[in-house]
Order: sequence, then C-alpha cells, then structure tokens
Amino acid sequence: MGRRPCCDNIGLNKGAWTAEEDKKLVNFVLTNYKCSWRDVPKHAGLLRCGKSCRLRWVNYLRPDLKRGLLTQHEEKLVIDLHSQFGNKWSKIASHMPGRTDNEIKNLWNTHIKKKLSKMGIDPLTHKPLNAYPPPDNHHKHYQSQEAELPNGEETQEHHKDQEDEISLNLEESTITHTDDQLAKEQELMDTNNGFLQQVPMNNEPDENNDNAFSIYEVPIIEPYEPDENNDNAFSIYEIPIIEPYKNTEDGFSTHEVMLSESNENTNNDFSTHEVPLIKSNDNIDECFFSDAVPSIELEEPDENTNNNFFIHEFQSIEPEETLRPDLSSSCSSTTCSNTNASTTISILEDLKSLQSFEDWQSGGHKKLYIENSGVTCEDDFSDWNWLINDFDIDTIDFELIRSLPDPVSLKNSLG
DNA sequence: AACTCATTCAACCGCTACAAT
DNA sequence: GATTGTAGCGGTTGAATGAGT
Repeated sequence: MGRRPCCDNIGLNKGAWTAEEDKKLVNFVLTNYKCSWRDVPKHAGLLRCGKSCRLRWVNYLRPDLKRGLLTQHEEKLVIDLHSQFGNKWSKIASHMPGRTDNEIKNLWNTHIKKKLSKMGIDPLTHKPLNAYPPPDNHHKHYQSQEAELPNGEETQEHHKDQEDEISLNLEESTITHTDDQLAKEQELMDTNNGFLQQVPMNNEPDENNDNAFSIYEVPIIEPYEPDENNDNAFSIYEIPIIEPYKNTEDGFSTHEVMLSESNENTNNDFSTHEVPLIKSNDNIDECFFSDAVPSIELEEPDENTNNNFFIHEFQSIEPEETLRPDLSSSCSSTTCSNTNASTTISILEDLKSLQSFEDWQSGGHKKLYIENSGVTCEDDFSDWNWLINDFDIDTIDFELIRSLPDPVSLKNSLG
C-alpha cells in the first residue's frame, strides 16, 4: 500500500533552521492558530516540510518552553517517571510543563543513563546492576507492576523491551567476560562504594514466609556518599524517592498542572498545548495567506557568543565558601548548595540598594545579575522562584545586608 | 596550533494511532 | 471495512562543540 510522503521534499531546506526561518514560522503560527501543519510552510513562505515546521515549533520555538538545563528536581522527576513509564518520552514530558519529549529523551540518553549506570543502577530497570532476577521471578515482578498501571498495552511493550535488553545484557556478559574482567568485577564487589556488595546472592523470596520479600521488590540498597570531587556523581539519597503525583518541591502537584486542552472537534487546530500564549484573532476562521501578518520581533540570539545561557546552567558549579552563615543556613535544598559565591554576591549587591524584598519584586529590580567566569548576564527574576526560595529571602535582614562589605571586596577576599 | 575523540542536541526518519472519507 | 491524511512518537543521525593530547 504505502503512504504518500508528507511532502515531496523537492527543493526543501533541511538541517538547521536559520533565524529568518524561525521568525517566519513564529509569526505565522502565532497569528494563524487554525491551520494544518502541512499547510504551514506554504503559507508561511518556508521551504520546509510541515513535519519539520511542527517539530521546530514544538521543540524549540513554543513560547512556553523552559530553556536550559534541567534542575536537579526535574532530573529526579524524569528518573522517577521513567521508572513508571519507560521510554514514553511524551508521557514523561506531559508531567513536566515547559519541557519537550525530545529534550527529556536527549537528557536521558546523554546524562541520566550514565549517572545511573555509574551508580550501579540499571537505567532500564531502575534496579541495581547485576541483580537481574531469575526468569520466573523476573516475569512475576513485571506482572505485578503491570497491574498497577492503567495502560496495559503500553506497559507490556515497555516490559518486552526491557526483557529483550536484559537478556541481551546477560548474553553479552556470558560471552565477553575474560579472566581480567572477572577479576575487576570481583574487585568492585569488594569495594565499599558500589551497590554490588550490597546485593544478596539469594534473591528468591520465601513463599512460605509472609515476611519475606524479594530484593527486586524492595531493593536493599546501601547508598554511597556523593563524590565531592566529581560533579557528575550523585548519591542514591538524591534520587528517585519522589511521589510524582503528590505535591512536589515546587509546591504544585503534577496532577494540578492544568494545560488547556486542544479542541477535539477540530483536528487541524494547533493544540493550545502547542500555542499557549496566543491572543487569537477573531477574524481568522481558517488558514489564510496574509500579507498583514504582524511582525513579531524575536529576541535575536547573539551569534558571536553562543552563550545564551540560563540560571540552570550555573547549578553545576560547586559552591565556594558560604558568604554568611545565616544565609546559608536558610538554604533549604540542594539547589542552594549549587549556587556559587559570585551569584550570592550579586544577589546581595542587588538587595543592598533596596528597602525591602517587595521593592525588588515590584520596582525596577526584576532583573538579577549573575556573574560566572567573568561573564555577567541578567535574567528576569520571575523565572527564578527556586532561587528566591532557596535563599529564603523573606527572612533576610535588610539592615544587615546594607552593612555588609562592598561586594567586590568581599569577592576579592574570597579569592 | 592541529589533530583526534567524545559529547551534545536539533533535526530527521520511519512508524503507529486515529480520524475522516 | 478499506483507504487516505495528519499528528505525534521514539529511535537514530550527524553537525557543532568541547576536551584532551
């Protein structure tokens, strides 16, 4: 049978989008909220296929997207959601407003997978590595998981994938192990750092004993301490004991994240998920080719620097000496410990000129200046609630702040 | 400076689901 | 029920970039 391709591909651009193309697409989408993606390139004057336009919009141009690296909290959420849904990236993304499936998928494949493996956790099963259950038990475990999930079909798919990969891993380990490798594994088993030592050899639950449990059901994991010399290391303490459907650290339930639904009666509409901030033009009833598309100025990337960065990116910086004990003790989460000293200085510098926190919020101080490696940038405070929360700014004594040494000399004194 | 190798992530491709005809 | 069209999903690719030598 075969299907007609989504476009003829003749004379169409491929590869990276230019700023000009982005501008055209955004202008068009924001003003033509009812249009099939197939028609978008034609009407927007783009030499792209509709599919490519949709992808560009959904993954990159959508105005509600958060940009930048995921926060630790988001990472934890991804891990936990992945343990529930497997590689159902869109499902995971639907629990993370402002994040795309593509972004999460990339993050998983490039960062989280490695982190988990490094910690001795199988990123596929979320169980300790080398602790694969015997076939029967294995099957039983998945069956019990399945019963808890609403969508049996998807779950089965996921499990099948898991089983395939697990058996592959087992095969590989059987075939490729050399004496050296075995010796190394034994060495690893003997260390106190990994999980391996913690895994009991007999994993079978005692069916005659109600109190017995399988390690696969309740993994007995002794967490190891994070390696402070290694930015990428994190402790099991930090991972996925998250109840995803309960209130999160950010103060909202993932159930409570209400996005407006797309109009189910009109398939060709853009979903409001995809076009969330549009004031629709009442005169537009259908897709049209308009010369009167209002020109919407996009923020141009600075082509000379590539350094369009976000506060999230500063979080990987190891904290230097804390400036003030009372500030540091008010920090409530790990995020705070990742905020470096120069960030703190900038915050204090900003605060010193104010009478109150409300001044900062409501006055002309919505911009916060952050310095990193000699580069100073500013960003809108409204996106940074986590930072404010971590500094517990409501409790800050402004008189004390004003009496602090000059931030520059303070910074110099820290070296 | 030049080269190699590793990593990242935007974009592509092929497929499925689903609705419309 | 068969066919077609579209949106969306997940795996993969490859250019850009960074790190190491």
